[in-house]
This record gives sequence, structure tokens and C-alpha cells, in this order.
Amino acid sequence: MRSTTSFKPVFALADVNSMYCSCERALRPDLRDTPIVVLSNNDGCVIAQTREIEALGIEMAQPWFEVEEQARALGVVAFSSNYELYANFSNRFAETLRQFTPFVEVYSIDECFLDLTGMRVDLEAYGRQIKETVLQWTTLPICVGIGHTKTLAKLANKVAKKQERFEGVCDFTSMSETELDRLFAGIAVDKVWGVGRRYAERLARLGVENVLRLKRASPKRVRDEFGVVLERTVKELNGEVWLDLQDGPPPSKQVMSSRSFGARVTTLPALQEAISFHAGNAAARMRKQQLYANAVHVFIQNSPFDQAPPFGPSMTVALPAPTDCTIKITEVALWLLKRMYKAGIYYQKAGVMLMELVPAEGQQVDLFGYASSIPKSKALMTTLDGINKKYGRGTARLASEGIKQSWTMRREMMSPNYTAWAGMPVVGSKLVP
DNA sequence: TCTGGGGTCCTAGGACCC
DNA sequence: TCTGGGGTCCTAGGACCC
Repeated sequence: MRSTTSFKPVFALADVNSMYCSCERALRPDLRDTPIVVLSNNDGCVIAQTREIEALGIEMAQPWFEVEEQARALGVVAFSSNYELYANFSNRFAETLRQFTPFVEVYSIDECFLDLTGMRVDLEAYGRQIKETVLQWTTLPICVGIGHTKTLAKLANKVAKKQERFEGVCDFTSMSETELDRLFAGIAVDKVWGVGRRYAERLARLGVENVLRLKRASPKRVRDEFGVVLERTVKELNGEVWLDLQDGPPPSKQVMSSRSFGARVTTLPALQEAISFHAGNAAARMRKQQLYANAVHVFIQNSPFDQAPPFGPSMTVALPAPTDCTIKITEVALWLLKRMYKAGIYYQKAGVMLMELVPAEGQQVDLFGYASSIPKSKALMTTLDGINKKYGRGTARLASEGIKQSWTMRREMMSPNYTAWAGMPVVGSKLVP
């Protein structure tokens, strides 16, 4: 963090418009004017859509099967989600932003905060320059919001997206208090970062329906009614900095791998494959962060949408010593599964969560030998991760994950050639088509 | 037939201890 | 046996985020 003692803090939020759809369009420039949706795993729900789609009455998180027919009739093109592709574009996006300030926080796959405190520039013009550069270098369209706190920058970004007169860049810091208040009076309170549907309903009952009302609410009263988180939000709306730019993501406290099945699963062997897969997947992601797990949690469940009564057992077990070894974690997970499994259930989802994670540094070898094979295991895991990094995820894995994997998800509309694209040469962060 | 997959933080309440 | 307060730890649940 830079020192902010002599300047009023300034944050910007750069956010890619319809990230997943924009990535798909990058591969298919011919779809520039075609409405696109991207579907969740299993092609279940709509999780991203281009602007035109809202006008068609298709909503976010709507099950695809409910709207597919109508959408196709309207010429909508659908894609299965392709996270490797999106992660690749996300990295290019963040790298481009680093040209403008070293103080960049990657907040999510399609959003970065920038600290612009103390910059002697016309902030709005700078925002436009950022927007244009990202478009040129990555083909991704973005909006930029600028404010004295992260919460305000978020809100400014929303305004930049929604109100066309701003043309994609909205700078609250250059607006007068009166101007801002007039703007805030016209924005629904649930557009504020940290105010979801529930809070919005409760706030509405107290007569707080727009952002201006929330900004003017008494922090103490908000704290008593809603807790410290929303109190902080109110203060941030008033320009008080409570959230700072984060250096890097804090280490995870838990790592979860879970997924719905492509079709219902009933047999133990199929569940064993799925749990093995999730154990291996979670362990690999945990190793990437150089963490060890102290506990393993496994769950299986049927579908809330099926007629059957809900069945969703879950169990957690503490490990005798922290480990990052896929083999040990898988063993434990399979043991838990065996204890929970009941025949005659149509399982819809299963998952593994690794918990109580601790840094890999300084792990003690326990007295009873559980961890005594650590050097061997470490070499094996390093090899495993190396192969999978080089040749793609899942190239090397435990046999218990199965070969056919009949339980895996559907991705019937995946964009082709994504690996070739991911390997595209980069010159000075610039994308070379 | 088909209904996402990750995470975090806070709070309240119970168990237990002194 | 009854009474009370303070502290910690754990868990479940609810809210939020993308």
C-alpha cells in the first residue's frame, strides 16, 4: 500500500462487461452483434449474458431448459462455461491494468481495484485511457468507476455500466456533493456492494429504498439493526475508508471441490470415482497455495428438485497430522463416503472440502509415523502436479478416479480450440491474433 | 431429461470452565 | 445444593460476494 497521508484516497474499479460472453466473442468476432449466453456447469443455468439478452426477458441464474427454446428462436448463441479460457483473459486484463499503476488488486475473475491516490491526472480522462487500452490489448470491453472508497468506486462502476451518458467511465470524485446526492436518490439500495436482497427488503421496511437514504442513515442504528458489516458500508458511502486495497488474496481457510452430476448417480463405485476426483482436485488446488489440511469433509446429496425426501449426509474427520498428499486425502474421503453411502438414493451432487488449512512451512513430523512418508509423498505430488501443469489437468491422477467417469458434467456447447488459444503468443502484454 | 460452484464474515447459542 | 458472572471454544445458520 502506498502512503495516503497527504492525499484523499482514490480508488478505481475496472470491471469487464459480461466477462464470459466477451471472452467467447474474442474467439468468435463474427458474434459481435449476436446475443450470447454462457451456461453454468452441466449447462444448467444462465450465468452470463450480453446486454441484449435482458431485453429478451431472460434472467441471470435462470435454468437454461426453461428458456432454451425461446432463446434459440431469437437467435441467441449459448456456450458451456470454459474457465480455462476466462482465466487466461483475466490474467491479460490484470496485466494491462498494471501499466497504469502498480497498485492493482485482483478482486475477482473480471474485476480489479486500482489505487490512484495522489495521481496528478484528470481522473476521468485516465479512466477512459484505461478502458481504451484494455479494449485494444485484450479485446475486452470494460467500465471504470472512480471514488474515494472502494464501495463508492463499485457504485460508480455500476453507474458507468447502466447510464449511457457516462460512456463507460464514471468519476464520483469530480462531482459535487449535490450532484452525487441527486444521483444516489435515483439508485435502488440493493445496487450497493454489501446490500443483497434480504437486507434490501429489511431496509425498505425502514423506509430506506435508495442509496441516498442509506448514505444518510445513522451508522449506529444500522449497526444495531444489521451488524458491523453494513455499518461499514454506510461509512464508506460517506467517503470514510474502511476497506483498503489488498496486496494479494489471503490464504484460503478451506478449499472445496464439488459438482452436480451430469445425470443422477446411484451406485457406490460411481460415487467413489466422483469423490476421488474431488479429493484429488481439492488437494491439487490446496498444494498450489502451499497449504496443508487438518480435516477432510465429504458430502453427498440427492436433488432438492426430485420428489424423494431430502437426503444429504456429510461427515468431517480430523487428520492425525496435516497433509497435502492426494493419496492420503483420497483414502480418508473414500472411507467417509463408505460410512455415509445408502443404496436406493438418486444422488445429484457430491463434494470434498479440505479444512483447517495451515501453511506448508514448518510442518512437524508426528511421532506415530502418519507423516513419516512425507519426503516420498512430496516428490510424488510434485511429479503429479508437474505432469498436470504441462499436459493439462487430469493427465495424471489416481486410478480410483475412474476412466469412463460416467458421472461427469455435461458441457455440450464448449467453445472449440481453447487450448490453442490459451497458448497464444503474447508480446508486451499485447494479444497477437 | 435439464435447476452452478466456489468462497468469506458475523452472530447467536450451547457447552464447558473457573 | 444453590446462586452468579465472565470467559473461551465450537457449531449452525444467515447474510453477503463473484
